[in-house]
Amino acid sequence: MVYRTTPRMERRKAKRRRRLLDVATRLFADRGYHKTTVPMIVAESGSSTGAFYFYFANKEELFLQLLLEIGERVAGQLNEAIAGEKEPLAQMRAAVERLILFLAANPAEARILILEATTLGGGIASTQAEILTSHARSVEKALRAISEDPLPEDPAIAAHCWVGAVYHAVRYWLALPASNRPPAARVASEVARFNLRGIGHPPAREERRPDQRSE
Amino acid sequence: MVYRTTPRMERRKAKRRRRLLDVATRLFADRGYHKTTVPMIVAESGSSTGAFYFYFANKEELFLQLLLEIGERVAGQLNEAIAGEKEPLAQMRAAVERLILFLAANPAEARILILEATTLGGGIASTQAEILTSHARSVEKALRAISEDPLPEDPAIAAHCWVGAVYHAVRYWLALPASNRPPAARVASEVARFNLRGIGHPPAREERRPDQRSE
Amino acid sequence: MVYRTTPRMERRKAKRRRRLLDVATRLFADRGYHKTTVPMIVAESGSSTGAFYFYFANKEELFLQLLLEIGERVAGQLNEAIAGEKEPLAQMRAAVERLILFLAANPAEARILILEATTLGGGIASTQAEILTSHARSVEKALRAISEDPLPEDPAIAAHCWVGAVYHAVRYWLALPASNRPPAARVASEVARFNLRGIGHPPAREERRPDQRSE
Amino acid sequence: MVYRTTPRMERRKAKRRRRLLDVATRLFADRGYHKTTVPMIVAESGSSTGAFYFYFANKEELFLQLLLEIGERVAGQLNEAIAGEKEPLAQMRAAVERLILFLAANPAEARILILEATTLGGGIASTQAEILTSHARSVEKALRAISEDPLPEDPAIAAHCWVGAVYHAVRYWLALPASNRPPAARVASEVARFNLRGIGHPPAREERRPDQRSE
DNA sequence: GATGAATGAGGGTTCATTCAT
DNA sequence: CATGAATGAACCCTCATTCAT
Repeated sequence: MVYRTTPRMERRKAKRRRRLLDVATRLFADRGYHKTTVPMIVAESGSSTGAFYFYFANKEELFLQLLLEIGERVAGQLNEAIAGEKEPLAQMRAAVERLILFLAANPAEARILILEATTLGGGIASTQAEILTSHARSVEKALRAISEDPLPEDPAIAAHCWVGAVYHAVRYWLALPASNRPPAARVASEVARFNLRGIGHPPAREERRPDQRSE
Repeated sequence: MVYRTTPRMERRKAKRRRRLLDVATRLFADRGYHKTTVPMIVAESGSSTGAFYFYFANKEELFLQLLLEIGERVAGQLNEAIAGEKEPLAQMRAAVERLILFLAANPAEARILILEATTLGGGIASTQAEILTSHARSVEKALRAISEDPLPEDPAIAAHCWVGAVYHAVRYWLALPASNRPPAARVASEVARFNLRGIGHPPAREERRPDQRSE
Repeated sequence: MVYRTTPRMERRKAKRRRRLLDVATRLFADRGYHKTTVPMIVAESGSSTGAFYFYFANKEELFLQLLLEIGERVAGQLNEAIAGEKEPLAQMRAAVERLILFLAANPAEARILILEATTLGGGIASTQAEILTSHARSVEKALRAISEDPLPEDPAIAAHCWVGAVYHAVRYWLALPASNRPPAARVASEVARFNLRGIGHPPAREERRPDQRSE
Repeated sequence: MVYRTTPRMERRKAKRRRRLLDVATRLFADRGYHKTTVPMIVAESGSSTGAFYFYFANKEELFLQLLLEIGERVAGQLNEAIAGEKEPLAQMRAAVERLILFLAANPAEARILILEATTLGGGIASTQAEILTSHARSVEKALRAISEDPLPEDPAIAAHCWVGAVYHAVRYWLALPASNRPPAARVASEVARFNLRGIGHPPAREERRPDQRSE
């Protein structure tokens, strides 16, 4: 008798599937969703058309898997960052910085999340929206928690500004030729500064005093 | 016989071209670039394939025209808004608000500029980038002009945050069901507040009164 | 100015369409629906994939067109045959004979109607059923009109026997090697004899008298 | 150790094979040959692709097995029916009725024999033809035996009419919604009546009484 | 014997683009 | 200038079949 599925087989399957996902990530990021063909992914993976459709229902579904995976990794980063701080403000700053560092370290994933997912059907764009919106919701929640100022009439808007600032800054950074990009850490702290100020919390001590503000 | 080209013919040509552009705008915004086919545009325009390729080199080129046009209209709005104010800060605020009001009033154009252009090749994405970057450059310039704070090490980053906040807020607003969208004006002022604060210029307690603004 | 559609163009279109239909008829009859590919039809027609899908929504639709056309031609034959006779019995006989002669003269069409259409989806099998059933209904009507015997409890059954006899005889005839097929006319009269007797009307004079029947 | 093949193994093999055949029968009848995939059969049988190809050379071969089996069962029914009667005419009537009752009681098998087999290659259509032809030959033989009338010039034709009537009637019956089908027995006797008349043997006025039948 | 992952030829179909009319 | 019929490369996907485990 032979095992229904041996652990070894299981491992090989996982590996193949992963290879397809990884190759697809690179191709999607480099050439875009539409210019990446299934034959391409298959060829670069050293796999076959049949294998592709054994692992994924179709090209769109593969992309969706990718996106969900990225969403989870991002969420994981954010949770970790937040768990590392006690104060809400420090948490928000940490989250921004961690997110930017993560995206900068994983540019292909960043491109897929920020750019490619934007215009695709089949629940992809809405999954992207879900991910971004969930960030915005966290920001909004924090915003409500810490605000000393009178709250904006519509904190959701500020929250989306926050998210937009983060992702657009990353987009800008990714668009720069790799040779003269500023260090990701600087982008991270700059964006954090912009956003914290944006919600009324100038991050550094000396900036906190209103009388030192521009006048 | 007739002149090589009569003024009347000129006018009709222009009209046809315009109709194609307008129909395409709507279709691209509604269905996305890839799901909009040339036959569709042609059919809805009451035109013909031949006409299409007489006026535009190809589908991509049509989209590019659209995008450039939108870019110009947006720039026009910004210039007008800026021209209406004297003080740099007031100009920045005015620009943000005008831009948001314009995009909210022209959602199809907004979708094309913000979403559809993002993932297209053939110089489209780079044209989009150029439009957004030119906004960012204006912001950066203004930023350098007004800042009394120690400038951020990299003002370009703050500038891109600014732009990202604007466009992402609009994107959020567009994604809401039209029935329960907040008034565009509120979005405009909220984003302006966020951004001005982001660059270190929080409006004074009573935000509305110009005399209390940082100056 | 040029005509929207010139008569000449119209004729060329009709011709092309016809050529595709004709080639498809032959291929479907020879190789069956599933083993006939669109590229095959296109190649033999000296046409192109694009042209194929310009004229027909898809392969199935082409087949359906074919089937409907055959159905109409058959109906035309039947109507002609019936119109040529006054007495119901003579009409029935004429219809059977004409139908058989027609099918024998158009074996490809016969194969498509009798065989290929049987197992196809997309409304094809039901169209076939429609055609055969309409024959059966005519037979049933005639049956009710002429019957002197006590009518069968369920004349629809006899009617379908009639139709089955006709088509199965043709199928048998088509399956014979062309070299030793009996003349179609003989098949026609033999089937007519079988069917008329089947409904209680021995066709020949000497057979009509019951006392002369087999005993 | 174990015997090369124990009786128990034999039995399990037979059972598996049977299960594949049975599931395939149902699927072929319900969805048609082409829309039934090997994975489907395998999944519904709780078996595996490998097992499938252990028991059958390929999909076509499985179908052929099915068809041969059905052919044998039908032949068995016919033989039984004939054995139960002495007089040729009674035998012919009994055969028709038994056949119809059998097909009505086994609609999946009927569909496979009558419909699905019609358009398949690989010797399937010809096997179907053989089955039907063998019925026709029996009919023809009986026809020659009993006929007192001048024989038709081509008794094979009448024989095929006979067969066509039977199968087409069943096909008609199968196509009716199960809710308002006439009883199979009525179809059987109606078809028998039609066919016996068709070959010149009308049952006497009171059809049911055997002593009044032509003899 | 049994499994199911892997193969890949080949299918139908789409659509941007061309060009004879 | 205008038309729309015609092109064909290229796509995504299916599924019968094989074979390493």
